[in-house]
Amino acid sequence: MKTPHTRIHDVLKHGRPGQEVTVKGWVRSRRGNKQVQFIALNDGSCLQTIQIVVDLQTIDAETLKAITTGACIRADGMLAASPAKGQNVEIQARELKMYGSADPANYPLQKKGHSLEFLREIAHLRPRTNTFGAVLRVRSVMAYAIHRFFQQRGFVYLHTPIITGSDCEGAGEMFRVTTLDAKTPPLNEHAAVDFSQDFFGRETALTVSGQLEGELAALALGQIYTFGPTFRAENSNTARHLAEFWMVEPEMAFYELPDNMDLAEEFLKYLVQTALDDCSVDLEFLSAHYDADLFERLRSTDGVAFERLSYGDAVELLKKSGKNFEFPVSWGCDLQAEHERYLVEECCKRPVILTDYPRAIKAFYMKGNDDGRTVRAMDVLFPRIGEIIGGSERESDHAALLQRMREMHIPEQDLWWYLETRRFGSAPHSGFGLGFERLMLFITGMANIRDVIPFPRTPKNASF
RNA sequence: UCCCCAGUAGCUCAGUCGGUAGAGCAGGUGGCUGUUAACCACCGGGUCCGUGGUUCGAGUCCGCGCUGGGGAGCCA
Repeated sequence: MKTPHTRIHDVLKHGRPGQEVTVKGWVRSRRGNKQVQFIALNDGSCLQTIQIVVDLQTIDAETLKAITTGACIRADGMLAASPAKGQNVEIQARELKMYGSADPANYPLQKKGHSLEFLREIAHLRPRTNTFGAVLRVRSVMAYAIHRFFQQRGFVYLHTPIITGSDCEGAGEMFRVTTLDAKTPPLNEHAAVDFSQDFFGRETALTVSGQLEGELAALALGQIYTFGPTFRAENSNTARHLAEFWMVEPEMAFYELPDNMDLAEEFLKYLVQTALDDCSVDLEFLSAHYDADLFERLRSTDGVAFERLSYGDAVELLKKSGKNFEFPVSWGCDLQAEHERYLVEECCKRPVILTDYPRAIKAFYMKGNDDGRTVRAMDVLFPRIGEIIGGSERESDHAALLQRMREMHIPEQDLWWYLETRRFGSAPHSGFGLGFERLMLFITGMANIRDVIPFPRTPKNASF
């Protein structure tokens, strides 16, 4: 394919001394003296910069003066073997062209490192840093790997709605979607907002999960997956929560809980292996700067079978641990972060899949076990980040599902369409949800979820 | 939402006992014949988050607010 320039990645990988090249990118640094200067240029195609050697007898000093950190330039020249350490090849500049200067007195990014907190405040410029270049490239590779994994296995990519009318997906607070006047909305006879006059003629919100729609498609197409934005209006202020995040939700007809677990484990291992295979340069940078144990942790998920434990067995292990937990453990309680961390990091020392949770602490759609008190749920727990996947076998029996909805006060009339799939040709089926940014935390070793998404949305912050 | 911590130069931070602020880097100028977050010298740079209070005097102590961070809850 003909391109207007050569990506620096390709120059560094395939370039040969003597070749004429044109590169375009952003200046990371310039240094040197009155005879010769060196420009480090990055174009985002890879972590590395290419060195452009500027002979002051070829390029005038005025042109060079404006080429400061952050400026965008084009460089034409001949590729040459580099006599110095640090790079194999460099470009002997014949001509430099300025696309956009960057006033060095005001450009926020310096040659030195910046704190991640500061970079969040300049999210419009942080993709130009080594860290975010690396993270965003890895993110792209991971997104593609997700599609590849499912496509290779015959899963159908399903687009579930972003705007939803069901307020009972049961996964948290929702963002309302409305075109009604915020100050004086129309009221009904009960002095409540009259949503029949709203755009959709009913109250609507941004989706918190595509699962219920995913189930509909799985019961027609067999195996499907979704991969799209998901919204939670929870006032969660942690390094693991976003108000807008991307979720992967496969849903499979004829999969029972063990099949579901097998798929989740294979899926995660595939993604980790892809990262190790295809992102090694970026991951090495991230490991060197943020997480020295990154590769050890990535490889620790690879060779070993995930530990599979029932909730009941996990509770027993926690009781016998001798640990003095802040929250004491007993059968029926929801496991706390400290409990999950103990199981994964100290007890099993590998990823753990917990199954068969008490039905009282899980969602209405999960299939009940014969014991009457647990459901066929599964949570995949990873070191350092906790729950990375949550899933279950779904209740496929109409009567059982309806009973459960009534017990949990789920308005059945709103989910008539969901119930109908159990009336007509129901089938055993299962699925799970993977938080894409949680995966990214694990893959990149970054500590804060706001640093693995380009434009984080969190309480009190929707800038950029 | 709860608990804890922080907010001082463009960035990262120091600032003792309450006495009107300092370093490194960045920036500017000059120097240097191949640098590797180049180096060396000199120079400029402050609404000490906001607000109210205590005090002769507040960056420093107290109240309230805002913002950020860590932990917890909710969850993916």
